[in-house]
Amino acid sequence: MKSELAHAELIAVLTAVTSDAPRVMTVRAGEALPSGPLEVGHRSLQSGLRTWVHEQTGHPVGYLEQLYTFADSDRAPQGTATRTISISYLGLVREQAAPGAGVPGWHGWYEYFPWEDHREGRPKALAAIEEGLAAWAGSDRSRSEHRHRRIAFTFGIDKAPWNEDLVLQRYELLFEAGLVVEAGASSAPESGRAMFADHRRILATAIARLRSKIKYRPVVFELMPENFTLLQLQRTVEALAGLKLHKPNFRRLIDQQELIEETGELSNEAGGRPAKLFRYRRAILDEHAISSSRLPLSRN
Amino acid sequence: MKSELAHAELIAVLTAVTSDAPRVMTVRAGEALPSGPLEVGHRSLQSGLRTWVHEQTGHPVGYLEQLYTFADSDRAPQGTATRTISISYLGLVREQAAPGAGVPGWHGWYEYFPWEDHREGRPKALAAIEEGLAAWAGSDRSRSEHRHRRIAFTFGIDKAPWNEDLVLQRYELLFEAGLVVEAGASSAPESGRAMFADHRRILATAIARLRSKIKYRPVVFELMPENFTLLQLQRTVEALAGLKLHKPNFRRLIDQQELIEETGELSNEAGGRPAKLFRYRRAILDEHAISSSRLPLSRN
DNA sequence: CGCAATATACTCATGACGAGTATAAGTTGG
DNA sequence: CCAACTTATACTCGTCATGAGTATATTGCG
Repeated sequence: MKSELAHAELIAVLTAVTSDAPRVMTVRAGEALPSGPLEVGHRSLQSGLRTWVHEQTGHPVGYLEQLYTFADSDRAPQGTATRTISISYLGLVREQAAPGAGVPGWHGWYEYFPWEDHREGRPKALAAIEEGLAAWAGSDRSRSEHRHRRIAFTFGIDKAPWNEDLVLQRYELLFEAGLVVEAGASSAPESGRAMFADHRRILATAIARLRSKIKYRPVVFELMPENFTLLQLQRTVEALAGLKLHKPNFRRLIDQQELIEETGELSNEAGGRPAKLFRYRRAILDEHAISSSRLPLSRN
Repeated sequence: MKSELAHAELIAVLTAVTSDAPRVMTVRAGEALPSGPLEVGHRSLQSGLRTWVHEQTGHPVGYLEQLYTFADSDRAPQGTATRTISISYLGLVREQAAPGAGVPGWHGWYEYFPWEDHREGRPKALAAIEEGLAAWAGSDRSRSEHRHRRIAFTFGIDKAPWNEDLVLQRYELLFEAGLVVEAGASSAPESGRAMFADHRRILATAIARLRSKIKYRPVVFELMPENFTLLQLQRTVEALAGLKLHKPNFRRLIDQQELIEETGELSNEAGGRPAKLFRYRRAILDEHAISSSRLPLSRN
């Protein structure tokens, strides 16, 4: 088994939610995701990354999941013949790091993806984006129709609904159309903040994964404080999904799952009727997934 | 950015379905998954793997998806200090390779996981397995209760329903309990065929991923011939899921999706009323996913 | 006191899904 | 050539999850 030798590095997308804004940990003044070499000492990738993050941020990682491994040869550093393999991870942390020596910084997701936040309705950035996409679709007559349909589906235009999960598809479409700085576009407010190399693409992967995951696994609680109100929980989910939710139905859903329990205490941080405080029932099996079958089973 | 140098290899889980049996491509007489070093020439991992598989099997890969990257230091080959990074992929091919020089062989999934096929009811292998698991759970008094609940949930015992997606969790539980050969158990018919290193674990990951994927993405069609009947399609899905489906409801589901169209021809391979032949509508966007929201949206 | 703000508890309609039944159109064997 | 069997196809029905809307508690504050 003679295989090529390659550099191996880990890239982490660490996310926290503070005051209803989802944030990601960055370095280089928000230009890059934190990354580091794969070190010899660590038994597994997971455990290595865990200790590393804990050292860097001062906070433990509640949930850690592998995202994707990139090894395209054009990702090799300039001048090197050796290939670089980048293994990216998604991690959820409960709080932001105290703004220490200024090394790591936290930035809001939607600085990088202004078109992804639909909590206050369809973002204005989308008007300019749709224009740019339409121009791109029209520029190639033979593929024009297919492109238009793809755009409509991906961005929820015409009768297509907005699908919050398609974060990566949207970014890749914008990339293909040359509408983001990483693909050669000149900087524009609606195209969001650019990042080093393909880091913004990795961030898009992470957001997509998380948005889809919160629907069938109770990972949100890794972002919540010990005790929280139902509205706080809802606001956190809304921040991640970039959507407003229906309050009564959200409560009903949470009820049914039986994932949380009352602490007995009340919170009156917000100036209204005090809300009951809840806590996550850690006793619940983490496997607790509502396997929404989607297959027409027959029970024998 | 000085990172450790590592060996990089690709491991492929190639799956085809022939005569209602899902199979995986193997080497070494069914003992290992095909793998190879990451080569310099290839631009990306995907494209490299695609050409490699095409050369090896004579069939193009219809669908290719990255599974997981392992880099645990105990995976390094004996005597080497260098770490090995294994990147595993799931690939779907339409037909089996012609049994050529005998190099690659195809083996049924359920040789390796006899407890996963529930098409003919609960497999008998599960009786012995449940016994073994119960003994393991009882052997540690302090964790006994938690283990019992985990076993019941994972294997669908007591009131818990069988969840076909938990393939990996089941294998890992059996591994933890020391009930598979890879974990030191002596060979037993109910524990399935063992594989080299952690290849059976990778296969479990692949099966789990595919079982979950067929529910929300039209990947089954990558395994079907050009034209097929609805029953053939159903049998293929059943083979993958390891479950029997309800025929009328299956047809209704397929109808609604509008993923296929009639060819106009009929098939009378089976000795009954001839069935209409269908084909997959490739025109349909691959993104065509029924985003089953699971979040209590509010439409503004 | 009355109003604003938040929390909490309902009701209602629709539609997806599990389950079962009925009818059509061929093949096979006495 | 008819009867039995096999497979295909078309319905119906009840239940429950989900989207949507409305009504009723509790608090703080001017």
